[in-house]
Amino acid sequence: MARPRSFDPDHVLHAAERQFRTSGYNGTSVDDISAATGLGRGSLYAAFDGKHGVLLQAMAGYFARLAQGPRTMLDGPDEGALDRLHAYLLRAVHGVPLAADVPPAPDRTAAACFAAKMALEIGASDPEVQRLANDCFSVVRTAVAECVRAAQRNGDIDPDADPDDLAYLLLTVIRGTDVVGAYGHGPDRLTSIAESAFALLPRPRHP
Amino acid sequence: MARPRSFDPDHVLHAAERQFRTSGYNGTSVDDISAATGLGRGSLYAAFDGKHGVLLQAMAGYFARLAQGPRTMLDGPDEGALDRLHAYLLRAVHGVPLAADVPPAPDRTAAACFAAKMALEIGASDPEVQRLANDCFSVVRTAVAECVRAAQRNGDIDPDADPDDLAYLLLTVIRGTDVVGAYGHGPDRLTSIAESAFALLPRPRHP
DNA sequence: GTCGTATTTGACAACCCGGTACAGAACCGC
DNA sequence: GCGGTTCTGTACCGGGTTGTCAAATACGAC
Repeated sequence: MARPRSFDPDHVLHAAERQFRTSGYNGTSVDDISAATGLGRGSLYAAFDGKHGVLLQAMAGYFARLAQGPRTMLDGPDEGALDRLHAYLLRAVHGVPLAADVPPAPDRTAAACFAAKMALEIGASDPEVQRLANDCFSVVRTAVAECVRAAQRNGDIDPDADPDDLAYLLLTVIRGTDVVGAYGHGPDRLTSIAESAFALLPRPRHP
Repeated sequence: MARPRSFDPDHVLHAAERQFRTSGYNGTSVDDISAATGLGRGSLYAAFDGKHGVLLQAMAGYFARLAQGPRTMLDGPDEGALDRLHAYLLRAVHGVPLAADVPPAPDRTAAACFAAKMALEIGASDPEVQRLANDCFSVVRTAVAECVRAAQRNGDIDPDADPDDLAYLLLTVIRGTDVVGAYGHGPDRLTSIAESAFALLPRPRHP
């Protein structure tokens, strides 16, 4: 028996995430978050324990959304695994959508991986952020490696290649496109890079 | 006939760069720069026009050092071009040295490309920084593409491959390792990624 | 309807930041 | 030695930032 909170935590965290992505962590003030979310300072502190708490919870929500992508796009039968991998790589360069019904990249500014941006900005001095970011990386990397194994079983990728190494490489390319995008290059260039990476995947030798 | 400045501008810019790399732009205060360089606020403002001016000049100095690497490591005869490319990629994941006699990466924190870090943090709202960062990218990318062409002439890389596309891809991998490094992965992992990328370069078909 | 509880709101104090102004010091040319 | 000019260090100012608090508010249980 008490007053219920009058806001949707997910909506608040999305708005905060957008703010962090566009202005960075240190470039975002509590007032900015307050304005972006409509919540007062007091409510923000009570519900999320301040700026840092908002960041951690926003990253946790991002992790959940991020992990959804590989699950729906990469899992499946061995047949077609290579095509699924191809489709996933092409989409991954455009970022992770804020919600299921929101297009992935409203502006390129906020297209870069949220976790990657935070890890580069403050990960070195914030182990918790670094760990969360690496979790984001690991969950996708594991899924990609599994998809590579599936493609290998289907005879579409050289069975001698190490699937984990390939997954590391492919994900490194994806993260690299975040940086290249920050340089000002357009989506077509990033897509081209992803295509090049895919094209170089080791095919099985035809005897 | 006047008092000469009592500091070495290069040394000051190096110290400022290190500070920016470890704390980010918005995470670094003028007092931090003052402490790191030993200069007073007044001198800093007179010589470099404040925090933003320090950043721009530090990035310009970084650009000069960055451009030196490819020139000394990639240029040369067609014979051995592939080996030079290999050596360059392996070194590039360890970062750009602050000075010629300083080892490249004292700590992994500051190993990520300075330009990439700044572009991701403030490039979206600071066109000048974005342009400078992209210049850093372009100068290396051009050199790598030229080295790829040399390797193609020497018969070490598939002549049908587009050297510019390959250069984009390789440099994207290098930038991606900055992010992966920020996740906490060690130099051995980053080296492994670079090796994987190199191993996947398209070799000429043996008829 | 009334009461208790949790949320909300707005304001507040302490602090930090960037940029400037000013006084003192150091150096070079003469 | 001496003057002029530039550099150096420090104090200062307006503005912005963070974290907290007390009063006002809204809702549900009884």
